[in-house]
Amino acid sequence: MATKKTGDLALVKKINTSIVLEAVLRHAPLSRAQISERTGLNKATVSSLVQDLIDRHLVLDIGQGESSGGRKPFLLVFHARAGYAIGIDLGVNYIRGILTDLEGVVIEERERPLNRHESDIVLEQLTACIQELKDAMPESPYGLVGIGVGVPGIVNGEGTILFAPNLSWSHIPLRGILEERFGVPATIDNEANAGAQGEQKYGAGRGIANQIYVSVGIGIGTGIILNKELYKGAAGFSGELGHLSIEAEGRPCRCGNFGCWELYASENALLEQAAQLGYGDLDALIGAAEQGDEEVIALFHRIGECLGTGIANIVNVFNPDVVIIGNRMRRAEPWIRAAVDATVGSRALALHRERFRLLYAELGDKSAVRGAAHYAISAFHDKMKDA
Amino acid sequence: MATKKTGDLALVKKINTSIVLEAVLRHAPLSRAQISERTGLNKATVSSLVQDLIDRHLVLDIGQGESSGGRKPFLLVFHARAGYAIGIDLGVNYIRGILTDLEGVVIEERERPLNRHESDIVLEQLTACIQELKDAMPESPYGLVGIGVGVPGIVNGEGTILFAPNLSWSHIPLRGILEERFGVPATIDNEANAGAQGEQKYGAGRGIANQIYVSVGIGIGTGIILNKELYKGAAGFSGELGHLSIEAEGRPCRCGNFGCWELYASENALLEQAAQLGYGDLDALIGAAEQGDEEVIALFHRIGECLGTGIANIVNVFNPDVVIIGNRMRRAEPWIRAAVDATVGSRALALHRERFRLLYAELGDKSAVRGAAHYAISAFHDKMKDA
DNA sequence: TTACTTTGTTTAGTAGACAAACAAAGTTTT
DNA sequence: AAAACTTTGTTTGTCTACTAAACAAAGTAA
Repeated sequence: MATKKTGDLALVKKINTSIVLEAVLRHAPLSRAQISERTGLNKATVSSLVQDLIDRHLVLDIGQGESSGGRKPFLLVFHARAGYAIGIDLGVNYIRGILTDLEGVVIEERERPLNRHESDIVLEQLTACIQELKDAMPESPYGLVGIGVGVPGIVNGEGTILFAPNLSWSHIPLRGILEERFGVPATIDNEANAGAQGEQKYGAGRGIANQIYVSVGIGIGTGIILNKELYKGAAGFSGELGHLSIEAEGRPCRCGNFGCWELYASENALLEQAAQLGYGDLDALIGAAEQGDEEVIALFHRIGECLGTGIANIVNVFNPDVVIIGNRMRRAEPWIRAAVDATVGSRALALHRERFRLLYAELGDKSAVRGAAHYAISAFHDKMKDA
Repeated sequence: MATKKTGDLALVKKINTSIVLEAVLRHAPLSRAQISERTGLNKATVSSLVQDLIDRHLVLDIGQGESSGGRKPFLLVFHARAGYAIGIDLGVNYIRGILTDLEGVVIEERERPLNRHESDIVLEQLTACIQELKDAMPESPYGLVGIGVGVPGIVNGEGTILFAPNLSWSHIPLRGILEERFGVPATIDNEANAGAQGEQKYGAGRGIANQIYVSVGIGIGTGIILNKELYKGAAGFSGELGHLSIEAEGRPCRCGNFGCWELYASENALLEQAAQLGYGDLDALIGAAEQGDEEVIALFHRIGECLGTGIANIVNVFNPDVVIIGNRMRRAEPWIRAAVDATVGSRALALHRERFRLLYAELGDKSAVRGAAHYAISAFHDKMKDA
């Protein structure tokens, strides 16, 4: 049976503790008096809850601030260094890892190339990377609080990678492996969902309720954030907007459908067409565009139109506040922007366009890895709320 | 500033009162002891809360039940007749209205044709219909608790109809008009959203978390229910899946885009093609199909394929538990079902298809009107929670 | 020096949930 | 029919977290 949570005094305390911690997280540094005023909680209540939080190392008294005509306040901040999180972006040809504090600030960073895809070899590299970051971690009350991993594939609710076509993996229970190896909670999710989280918390989507992150790389993946929360469908994996068909009678896709968006607007689609012009990778194409190569510029324009066609569909379906273009294709922003904007402008419903903005990932190639770290931080916060 | 709700004892009482009421609503008739066991709340707590609910006429003691070896229990039920709600389905050529009790059970029903679309004439008909239903209402402690209306157009958060193309209306502040006229809260929403609510609460979608209702009539409207709640986008109006493009280079749509789904799969699309066969309305087509007219059967098949193409996109985007086909096209179920199923089966991602089911509206032509009534009931419950 | 401010703690009171005891009203056993 | 047991729902006393108000501490302003 689902946990029937009945209301009692413990619940009240949890709620109010959360409110206090939230206030400190958002508006630090704050005095107890300011927290009381801001939250509406009584000063006595705030004092008591703050003491608990200090005892739990979640809040830090950083000493007295300036007086404004009376007793000096004791300033409180969130104790970001009470513990550390590790975030991993497992790419098709690289592993990127970061160590962050509990506010998501990057403390250490590692990156290593990935040449082979055998799962045991990759897992060895992965654990080595995590171990390195863990070894670099300073002393702290909570130590390592968790690990988050973004992977190029479909993950189920148990943290098992069901299918990762570009690694030729299927059914790898990564969460269990990492939790056993490191003894801390691990969260595994798709790279696009991780990127969406990263941009939502630390990047272009901060404070925005409805955000769709479009990860344009080899294929197209998407992370859907509605009402500030990641949306996952009935079975736990949604966000396959790359396989939204934009051409019912179009090219057949390996997924079984026809005319899937990613066949027209991904980096792969770009490179297929670029091959005919003699270019082999995105960097070369961007270089050529910068040199004024008209054919390449026209190619970017066409890809931009296809991207825009799919984004217009997204806008009509979700009526989001923003769509954020991330992953490798984000680097082509100067060469696709105009075409994308024009296509969205002409194809999306006028009523939906009013508030809508199209953004490009602010965290560059770190959207996913920072989002991955955030999973661990978020899980830690959830755990703290229940204890 | 947003209402900072801090936790205190009043909040605890509200939460527990809700839990008790919810238990009664879902599993009536129940004794106090059963409620205590089921919710985990103490027997004393339940007794006290139940007494409050009885005093507020929300729960009714229907006398003693059978003993199972001890004192006879007093059975409690939700007092469905403590008040009444009115639901209205404002169609393009009809007005349908129902009076329901607080469980949504239909008590009275009215329907009248609508021949003219001038807003003042329609409003007169509308208020007359409501007044008639109100006059038919029995005595009760709360009387009329609210009015819900489903309309064929786009509605903003203030209950103003921004645009109703098939009525040639724009900017009609219907909520204000009805609230002033009848002195009770009114809720106005799009017909597809109302239909989605109706099927979710009383029809094919009961108990299902992620449900997309596709209203196939003159155009295609959609109501999106995610995690049991109606999803509305950033600006408050999403669900324009009728304008999801399934053919990027397809026919131009009045919305500005090309190849919109509703151009291929709506009743209008069907009738356009049926005109060439000499049929003028859906009933005639269904009749012909029943007589075995091969051309008509083939036409239904083609429309079914187009419906399926769009539904496959919906499945790939939202990974819902169910899609429910409603409104007039539902009546063609026997003639389109096979084609829709086959198309969805071949075009939707295998992983998403596993749990997915395609259903047809269980409430027939009353999905929207019953959903509309539910808006009023739901608003009443929300109000009761805060008092 | 005096008056005023601001911060944060202490004190006393309140409300709601809970466990345990109990009363009421049954059924089952002997 | 009496005794024993069961089940329901209320009463009683305890506990905890919040609140208001008083207060102590530590500052500024005049």
